[in-house]
Amino acid sequence: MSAQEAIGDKGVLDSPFMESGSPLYETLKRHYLFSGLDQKDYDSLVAGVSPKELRKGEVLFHRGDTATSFYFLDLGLIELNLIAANGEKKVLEVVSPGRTFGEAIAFMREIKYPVTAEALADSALCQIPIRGYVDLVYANPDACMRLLSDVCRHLHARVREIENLTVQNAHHRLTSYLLDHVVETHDDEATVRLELPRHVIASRLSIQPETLSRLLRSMVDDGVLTIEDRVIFVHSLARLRPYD
Amino acid sequence: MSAQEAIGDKGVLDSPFMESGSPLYETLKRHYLFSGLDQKDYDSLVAGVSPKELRKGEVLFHRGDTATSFYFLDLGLIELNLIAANGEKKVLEVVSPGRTFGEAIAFMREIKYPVTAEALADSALCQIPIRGYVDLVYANPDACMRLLSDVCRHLHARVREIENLTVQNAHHRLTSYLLDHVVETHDDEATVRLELPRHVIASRLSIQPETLSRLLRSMVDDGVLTIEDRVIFVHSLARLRPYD
DNA sequence: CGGCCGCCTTGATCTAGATCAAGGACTGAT
DNA sequence: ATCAGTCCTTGATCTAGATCAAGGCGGCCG
Repeated sequence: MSAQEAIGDKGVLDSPFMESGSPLYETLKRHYLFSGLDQKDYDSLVAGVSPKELRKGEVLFHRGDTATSFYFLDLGLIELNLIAANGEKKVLEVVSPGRTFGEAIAFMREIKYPVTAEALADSALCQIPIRGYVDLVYANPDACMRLLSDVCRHLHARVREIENLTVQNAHHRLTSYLLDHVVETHDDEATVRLELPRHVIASRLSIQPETLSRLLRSMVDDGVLTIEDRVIFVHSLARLRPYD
Repeated sequence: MSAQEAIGDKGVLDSPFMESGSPLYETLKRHYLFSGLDQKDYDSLVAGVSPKELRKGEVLFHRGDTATSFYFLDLGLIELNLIAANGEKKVLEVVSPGRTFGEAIAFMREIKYPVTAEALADSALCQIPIRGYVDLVYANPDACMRLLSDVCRHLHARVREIENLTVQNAHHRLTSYLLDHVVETHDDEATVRLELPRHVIASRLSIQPETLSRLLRSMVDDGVLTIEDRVIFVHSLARLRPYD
């Protein structure tokens, strides 16, 4: 409820948004997609940026919507997912604060979002017009290069995901996920923090919540780890990956 | 055997490769990754391009190899795949003549091929140095934009693939594949041409060859299609997708 | 306080697709 | 002609993971 209040009450046009020197102005300026721009270009871009606030559960855009903006997440949590005809949902990615999303559609002929974006928590975002950004990138080789590298990184991440889905099984995907979320490690032990609800993690891994629960259970039974709510203690990193 | 001869005998340094005005010179020039370059830039790039010939089964590069070039396929067929630790192989994509591949790694910090490239048939390629191309792109906004759009298209294709793998089943993936390979259509009927060996198609669809065979069989039994070697006659497009 | 709701777990059962095993058909080499 | 090799099909069986069904356990609200 506290986050909601912090976000909800500020009307969009109450006060100058992103005035020069404000924390958000500086944060965005340092983001790698913008750090290649000079002061003048950045300021002209910022002039077109508008704030956007979402309550938990709200949808920012649907797959197939015409895209005119991409987004920078300042606060909250955004889920990017695919929803099939039959209502099945697959979480592709969960975006955390400080990251942008949707920038990749800017350069496709088909200017439609390929995914749906939904708030997992109350969130605050900056809406950045694609048009303005594209124009700047066109005139700015540095920014162009950064963007290329950004998109290529995304591409590579997707290739890895496909690999995970096809040549690895659910157990393997889960251990990879755990290893990606280690917050602390001592020798062969580690602490993992699950920052998402179980059912979101399950979808991210393309398994059912029941299966996730069972897999974790079996690992506990094997003595490989201990679970305390959202914190997992791995007792043996070596034994975590028995099927390599 | 005939293709092999056509390719095999020409030594790499026998004659000037890609001289101005040759068919290959013109073909490459018209490729969208290069059509944005002016004559001078294109010529300087071509100077660094070298020919490469592969026999069926030969590997052009392995996943993880350091990348210094990308490729244009002039003749033949190249498979891009992932191979897991246990030897499992997943075909990500099959490249046909007139297309480039490997251009996307150019802009990643990690300059390593994320896939393995293997010749499915005797093939002739142009090897294009990344370095030179990147420099040109850096100086050429048009080329940069095209490249961005190219990479974004790849990215989008991968997202669709992930969707296929997670929210669709094998039957659905097969029908999508068939629909993607229709060569002719009359009303509710269509002709599909499978230009790849069954086991490659199976891997592309992330199923086993046995399953592919059985799925096709059951469709024939249902009277939805007739198979004659590599040509499939679909008798009812409407009935092809019963599970939508 | 009791009741409802969202989230997770656990058990029982089902099933799509994999795996194992055995040919058949074609191709090319000896 | 014969043998070997590759590719495909078919049948029998197995299994990872899904689905169905039934609680458990806070948290929140009247």
